[in-house]
Amino acid sequence: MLSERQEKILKLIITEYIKLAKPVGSNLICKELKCSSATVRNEMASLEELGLLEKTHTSSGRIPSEKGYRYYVDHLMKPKELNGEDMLKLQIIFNNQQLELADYLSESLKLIADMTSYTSIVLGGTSHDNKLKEISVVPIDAENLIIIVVTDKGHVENKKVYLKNVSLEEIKKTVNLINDLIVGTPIDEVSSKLEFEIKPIIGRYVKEHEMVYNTFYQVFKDFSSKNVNVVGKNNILKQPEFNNIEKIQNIFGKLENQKEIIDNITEENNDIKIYIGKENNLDDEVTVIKTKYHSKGEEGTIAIVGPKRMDYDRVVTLLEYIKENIEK
Amino acid sequence: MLSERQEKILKLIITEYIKLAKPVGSNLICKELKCSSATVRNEMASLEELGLLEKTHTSSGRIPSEKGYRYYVDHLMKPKELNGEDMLKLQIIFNNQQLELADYLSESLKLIADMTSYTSIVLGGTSHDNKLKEISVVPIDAENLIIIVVTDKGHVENKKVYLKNVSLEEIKKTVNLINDLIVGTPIDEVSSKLEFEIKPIIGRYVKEHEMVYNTFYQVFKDFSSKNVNVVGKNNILKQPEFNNIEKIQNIFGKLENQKEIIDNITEENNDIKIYIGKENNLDDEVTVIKTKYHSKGEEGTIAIVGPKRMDYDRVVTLLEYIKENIEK
DNA sequence: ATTAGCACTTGAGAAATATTAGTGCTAACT
DNA sequence: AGTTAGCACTAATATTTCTCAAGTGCTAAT
Repeated sequence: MLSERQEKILKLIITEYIKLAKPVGSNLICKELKCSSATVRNEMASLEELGLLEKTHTSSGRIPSEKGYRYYVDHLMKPKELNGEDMLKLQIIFNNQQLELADYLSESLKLIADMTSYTSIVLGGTSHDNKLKEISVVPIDAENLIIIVVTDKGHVENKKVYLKNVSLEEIKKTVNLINDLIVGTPIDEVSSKLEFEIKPIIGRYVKEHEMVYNTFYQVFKDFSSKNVNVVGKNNILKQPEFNNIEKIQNIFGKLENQKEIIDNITEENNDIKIYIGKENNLDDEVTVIKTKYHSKGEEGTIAIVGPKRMDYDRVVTLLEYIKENIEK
Repeated sequence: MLSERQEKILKLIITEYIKLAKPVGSNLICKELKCSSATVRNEMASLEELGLLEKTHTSSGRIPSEKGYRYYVDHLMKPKELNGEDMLKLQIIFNNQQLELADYLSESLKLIADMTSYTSIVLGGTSHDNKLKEISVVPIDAENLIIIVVTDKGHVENKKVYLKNVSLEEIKKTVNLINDLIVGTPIDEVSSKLEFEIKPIIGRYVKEHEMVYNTFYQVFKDFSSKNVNVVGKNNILKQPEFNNIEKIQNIFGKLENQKEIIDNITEENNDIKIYIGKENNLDDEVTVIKTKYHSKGEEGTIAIVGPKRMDYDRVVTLLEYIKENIEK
């Protein structure tokens, strides 16, 4: 167990390091506390022994270890009020009654990325929650048409396709077939249903049935819940810990890879969760703060990615505020 | 006018510099030509006087100036055959008969970005070429619905909207009204037509007409030809000229900004055009090679962005090949 | 016109040095 | 027993000096 003074020192070191990104020495601390630098040094040594602090070299000041940050977020961080300016800006977004969930999310997270200089991510619901609601077709000209797929969660995807020697009549027939037989099926089961229920009978109605079948099959195969929205990636370049090209390549590579993001960012917990360094699967250099949101049957994840030396209090408060407003 | 030997030297320096990104000295050149290094040095001095070469410091080898590159692409570069491997990979894409224009473009430019380690950009046609083809509505539940807008060029946009106290009946009425009166209108004139032709009469059919009108108005207002597709941005990090964070921030900032890209990349010329350094409005550090494409009424720009020290021959040949295949 | 030869310049890298911000430890102090 | 002053020590950082290699420009000879 840490003494009160130790906690004070740990907290000071972390907040100071978050501010300036430079190792913190005993002098700075002893000005805040009413005791000598030697005392502080002794305490620092024991905090280091506990694995909460680290040195960059033998005679440097201390920086927080991942365990130190963990202790901070678990025990030391006190829930802060949202700062007035942040609140005001967010209010403007949420006061707009016109917007849809997706807009609230993307707008507010864009704002957060700007305000904090971190990167924010919105993940939409996963496709297996979506059921086929309706499919429709808009002909463009004799040989081109657009197939539009809508799910019950309001996810829409469209694809322009090229079909030669197929009459509009036949396509409408196919669409009706699908709308009659497959609507209500979870999106990721549509492919198989298409194969077993449509393929065998489509020949009755359509001449070039193989081509038409393949086209529709392709449309659903491409369907994905690609609601991955990464905002403020470039903010990473502002963080002093990302001062070499290799690290930048590394994190940018990951943030560019949709699959990687979906796999590693999706959060199933409804609280605000904090994953520091190795605790997250994205990148040891960063902290990910995230939460699952629900809103009228839709759900997904919102996340903020920043350096481990992140302004934890502020980000948590911001995310809480957004989650709350989204879910109301 | 440059002598034959001067041209040879200039060309050697440029190709060598493109390969290795290091200043080229007279020794290397005189091994290729049958003359002494002193002679080469004299020639280099005059090429420098003409502004075609530069030194990084008094006793360094030479690097090409922007004027030097310009001379190279205007006079020295000879149209190359597409290298077998490149061709093969592209063939695989274009041989696939199933794909749509947008797919050919994005697939082939993704491939080019990979092969060259440059960044490629596809711009779709601008919205004023698109005319409204059809608008349709899919209800999700009692209060949510999706409005889908399709243009004659096959551009589709959708928006989920929230409408309280409005019956499906009334919405269908509105949609029919729009489909009857406004279809065929260029997208960027829809807003005003909506105001003058729909707004005055919508009250006859719809109770909450103001709200409904505003919703549809918003849908069209958000409609944009946001066909900006930037692939391989991270390749920039591989280029030795982008070895400091500031330069990276600069170019990444520009490539993230859709408006900036649309304004500075859109090309009206049907030939392959090359903009070296200050010649392009994007960034002095890069060269942009681009061309306008046409395909069945659709048009847009494809562009490759790389360091000024770019493999001009290869990129030009690749772009030519793609343009040709797209337009056939 | 070309070239050999040489003095000269610069950047890059290595080694030597000084400076500084911090430490840990000991012994004295309250 | 906890706190503190004092001091020797350490490692990073910055500064200087030195050496080396790559390449130039110029002059004089071919």
